[in-house]
Amino acid sequence: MSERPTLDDVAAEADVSSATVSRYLNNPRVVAKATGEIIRAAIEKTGYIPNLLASELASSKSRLVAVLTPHLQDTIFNDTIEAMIEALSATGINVMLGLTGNSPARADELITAAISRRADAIITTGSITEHTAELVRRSKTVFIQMWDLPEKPIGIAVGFSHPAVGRELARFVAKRGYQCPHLITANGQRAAMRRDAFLEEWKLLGGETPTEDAVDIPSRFGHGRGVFARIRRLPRMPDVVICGSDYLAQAIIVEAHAANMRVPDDLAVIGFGNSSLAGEMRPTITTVEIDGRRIVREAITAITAVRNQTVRTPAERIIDVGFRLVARESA
Amino acid sequence: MSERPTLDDVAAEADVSSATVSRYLNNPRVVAKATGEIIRAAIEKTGYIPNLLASELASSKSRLVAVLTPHLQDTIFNDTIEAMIEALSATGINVMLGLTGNSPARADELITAAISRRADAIITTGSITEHTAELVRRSKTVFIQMWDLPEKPIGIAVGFSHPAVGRELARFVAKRGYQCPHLITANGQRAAMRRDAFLEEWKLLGGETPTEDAVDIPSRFGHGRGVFARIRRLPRMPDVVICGSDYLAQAIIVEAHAANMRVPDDLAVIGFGNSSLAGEMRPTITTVEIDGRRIVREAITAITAVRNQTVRTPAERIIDVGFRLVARESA
DNA sequence: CTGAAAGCGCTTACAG
DNA sequence: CTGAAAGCGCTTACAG
Repeated sequence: MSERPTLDDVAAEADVSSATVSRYLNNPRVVAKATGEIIRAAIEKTGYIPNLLASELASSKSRLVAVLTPHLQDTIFNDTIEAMIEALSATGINVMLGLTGNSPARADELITAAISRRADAIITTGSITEHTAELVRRSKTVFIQMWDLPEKPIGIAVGFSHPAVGRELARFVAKRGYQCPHLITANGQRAAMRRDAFLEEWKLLGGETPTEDAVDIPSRFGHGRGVFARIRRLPRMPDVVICGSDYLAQAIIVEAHAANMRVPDDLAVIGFGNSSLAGEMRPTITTVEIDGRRIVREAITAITAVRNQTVRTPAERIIDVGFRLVARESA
Repeated sequence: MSERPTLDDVAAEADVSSATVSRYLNNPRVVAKATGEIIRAAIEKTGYIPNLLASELASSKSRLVAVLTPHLQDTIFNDTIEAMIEALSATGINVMLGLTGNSPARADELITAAISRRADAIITTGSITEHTAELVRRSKTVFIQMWDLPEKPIGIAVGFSHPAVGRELARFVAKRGYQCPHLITANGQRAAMRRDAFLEEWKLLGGETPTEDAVDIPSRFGHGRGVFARIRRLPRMPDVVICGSDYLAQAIIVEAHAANMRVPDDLAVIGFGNSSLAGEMRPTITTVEIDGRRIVREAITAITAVRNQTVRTPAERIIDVGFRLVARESA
């Protein structure tokens, strides 16, 4: 028995052909029960671990899915990414995780790598260049875009309308009687879409032009101090701050408290994402909830459908999972 | 040109042998410049994307590293994981990310999968069963354990001494004059090691037996309310709370403020990990810093050494990166 | 239910 | 510097 036993070693040990061992591994029921037992023993004895590279090459089936996201932490879709990886793993799929860090070039590299590894599917939360989109189409890899509803999706888009979120926030703020909103927008086109829609709707509702600030993503706690310091320097103090993430909202609340302001009485704060801390913070944070589980479910469904040959080339389609404004104490 | 062009398609297009195309791809300098140009054009024209499965099978070299961690969020080594993935990606390595969720069985599955894919290395922050350890040894995969200093490492261990942290914390608490520490320990053996060492050292220093509480990991904000409620019900209010993470420390501070207590005057709080929020919170959080970058650096060094054939089978060794107690405002 | 054999798409000594 | 050919470790029609 060699260092790394192969299928042939097992076959020799069990005194059957390697084809039969392969069948036992992939489709046990087509192998006679007695034979199966012998093979099982041989596998145990040799300590055989299948070579997935060879298996995937021969079968042109992979059990790999690539998941791409800008960052791992401080990020709005962290929960969704984690749930996605867990759900994928539960079905025996391995996950190649790529961090694109807002760089389209990096995203392209990672997508090419995923195709090179013959990934079953590529799931991304970021954008993609036209050149890479073409590669994806040609490779016939299942392609899933999360957290967005692009006009013309490359494969399947599972997300929600960012402009709709912006408009809803504007209406909520108006309904609560706030007059001086301050917008904090993270960079990235999605945040920009929410912002633009907010401004438009706010104007329609007769509001004065809000003040604004921009922060880099990932936007957790780090930005809180600087952002709050800038707010205090504003000619007119806002009565509500609309943040690009719950983390930032939390940081603003902490800063407000440190400055002896009360939330929401002196300053209201709105987050985005409804991460677990939003419901646990003091005060609890008013925010926008996205149904991450549904996003995961839809993505998994699409992938398994293709793997089970139910569908060959998935039609391009858009799934809107919507969102929900969760009103809590902070605004 | 077929749907998925192969090396042969490129070779035909360029009118050279597939061996030459392969050489151009992997070691361009051994190919004549003019030939290289022709091949480059052929690759572009055909839209060729190499099949890494075939490449890795033939060369028995992989460009895949498996990274295993219990959870993606709310976790102490999140920063290290992200830095690790980024560093790996920068050297052209793809990352298979596995979430073990504190389940040894899951860890075993993922490690087996990594070996099946002929991963260059397996990097884990969790523990591993003896059975799997044996598989790893036989597979000769580079194995790196982070965040810990096991007595007999399977491969390379890069971490720090958890008992030493516990002792240092006890001495710090004593030196600051606190008398009633309350320990909040997350489950997991490492946290237990810190706890045990704290208790032992505290006793040596003549302190009374501290009160204690336990929480599940991942331990972010969610546990704050419950933990704080239990603290208030304690027969004697502690003067310092030693938390298993900065997140939990933050949550305790928020709860203390909500209860009109001042930190650290009425209640001091100590975190663990020195994540970015520790330095940004109000008050800033006293915590224990781990040099995640050094951990990443050591791991990458070990991996590249093996890939460059500098070392064949890496010797088992332990690298202690130490830690640093960062005294800030909260204690 | 099982085996012999071709093939998956590459790499790599071996020659030249 | 380049080509012909064997081989990496599997899978899968095709027979039987």
